Amino acid sequence: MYDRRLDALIAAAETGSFAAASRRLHVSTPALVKQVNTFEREYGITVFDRSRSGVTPTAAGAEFIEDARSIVRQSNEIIARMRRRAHTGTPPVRLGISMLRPARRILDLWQREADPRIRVELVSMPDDEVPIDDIIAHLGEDIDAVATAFAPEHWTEVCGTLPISYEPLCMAVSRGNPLSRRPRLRLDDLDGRDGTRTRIRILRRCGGTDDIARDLLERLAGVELVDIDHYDLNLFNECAETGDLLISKPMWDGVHPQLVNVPVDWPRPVGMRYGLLYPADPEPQIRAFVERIGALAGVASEP
Amino acid sequence: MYDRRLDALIAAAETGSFAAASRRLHVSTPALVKQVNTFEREYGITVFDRSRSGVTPTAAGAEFIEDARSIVRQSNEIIARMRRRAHTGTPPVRLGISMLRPARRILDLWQREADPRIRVELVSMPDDEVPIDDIIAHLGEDIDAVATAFAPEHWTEVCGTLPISYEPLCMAVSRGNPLSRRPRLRLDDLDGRDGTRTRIRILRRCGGTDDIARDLLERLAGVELVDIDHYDLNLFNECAETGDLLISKPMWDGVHPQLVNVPVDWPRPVGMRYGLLYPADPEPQIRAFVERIGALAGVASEP
DNA sequence: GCCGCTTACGGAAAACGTAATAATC
DNA sequence: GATTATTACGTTTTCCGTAAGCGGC
Repeated sequence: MYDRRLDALIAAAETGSFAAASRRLHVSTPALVKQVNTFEREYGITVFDRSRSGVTPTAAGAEFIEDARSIVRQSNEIIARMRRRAHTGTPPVRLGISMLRPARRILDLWQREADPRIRVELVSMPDDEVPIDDIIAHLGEDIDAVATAFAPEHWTEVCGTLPISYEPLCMAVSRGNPLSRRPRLRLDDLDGRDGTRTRIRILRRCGGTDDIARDLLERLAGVELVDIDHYDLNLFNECAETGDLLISKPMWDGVHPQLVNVPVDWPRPVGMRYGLLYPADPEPQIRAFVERIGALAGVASEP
Repeated sequence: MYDRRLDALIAAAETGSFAAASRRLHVSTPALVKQVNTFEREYGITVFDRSRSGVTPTAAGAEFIEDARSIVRQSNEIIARMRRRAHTGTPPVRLGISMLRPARRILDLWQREADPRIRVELVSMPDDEVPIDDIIAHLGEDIDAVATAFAPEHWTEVCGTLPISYEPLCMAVSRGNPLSRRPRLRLDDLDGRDGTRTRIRILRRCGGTDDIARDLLERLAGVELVDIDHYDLNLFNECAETGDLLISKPMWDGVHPQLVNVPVDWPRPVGMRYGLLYPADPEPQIRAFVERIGALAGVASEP
């Protein structure tokens, strides 16, 4: 909105030093000096008297700095007004995020080419108390969209779905476990040796995709399956501490520093879709948001 | 002072077309479009609605354009004020210029690195009526400095001199004359053949440098010297029309489109100095101007 | 067919950072 | 010795123009 060199001039006037001003603005000193010099030469004015021990504004320069401050202030106000004007009447898209469902991939896509007409607001989701199903069932009330792994056929009646990638089930392994250094895991690798059974935590049977993995793992004598009700942060903490393995997904890479996700060579594809869940009857701005994300991800959105 | 992209935004709003705006601002259409796009994305706002047949400002965009106009107006006023403040109290340096004494070399040096504290004002000098000597004798009254060829020893008592280059006498030849295509001329080349004598116009003997050239040329039987009192535009016109040669100097390159200056291999150096003449007791700003020009030309100024 | 907006790509210009110099406290 | 302004130089980034594609009048 305004010439960036004004920042350099103002900082130099306030600090009385090109070096100090350059540090404040996080640029090198010669770069800032050049900004000031080119500015002065471009407009044929002298703002600063230089000396070996700093710089001081000229009499006229001091008044100029005041004017420059005014320009900067007004410019900021103008763009703030502009933003406000554009946003009045159009409510934001409230995107739910949490440690277990950080919408990182979605936000990466969004900030690559955001549509300025749509404002995205991040709202916190609990990872523990409220089951994710409840949140999804009430999309459009407090939260408009969530990014998660899901089975599309499960939600077609409840909400809209925008799958943007495939999310194969993998295994979260503690860094102390030699398995964590394998590039991939086969089922044989999971079978316990020497009488010790490998403990694997897995969602208890409830008709979802995880049941396929459970069927495959139950055939292994050296595997002890430990049922879990739902995923939460405490589950990751426990697995990190006990060394138990955990059925995981790529979207949870890096959730716990002690656990690494290792791909598993399942005999047949075992995985879910990853993408956005949004209200079955979305508001216009939500629909626009979903469509833009779909376009950026290179997929078509489904009603 | 302000972001140059504002000009693009305003022009686009006024013309209703990126293409028309680009023509007004003398840039290519894609360049202007990119300016608008990067601006909008940088601040996350939408100023224009695009269509295949032009662009129209958004409701909020139209108000933004008004604000932008205000910023541009204020910025211009601020730098104008700054200039006025800096100049009050310091009178300008009045540099005399005319067709025969265009201070081109001086102005090139000056605009390469002008001192913003010194304001240079160009004032017109007559080439015909008033002899240059009168102007030089009155330096500091209406005109503070002139750029011309001169013999330093002639003026040491009258005014200050700043020689910045050597100006060898050369020959102005009409383009129709085969001599005009020679890279250099020897005295033999000037000697007339077949009974026709080469007419050469030269300053009448008055104790100056030109007398040396006159001495050399008078020995040539095939040369007819035609005396002139002083140099003026009409003299160049006459030589162009009659085909007479004219003792000239490099500083007059391009004064008359029909005449070209060709260097002459004089048996011994025949030339003058080129530079600035200024008052013997110059005002501070004049002294500063002369010193700056001397520094830019790489010579030391002489009192 | 012409004129508008948009995208892609190559080259020119500007900006920056590092390093080195000189002067000051 | 530490800090300052300034210069020089190589590198990176930005900017612009040309060319081409695409859609509307």
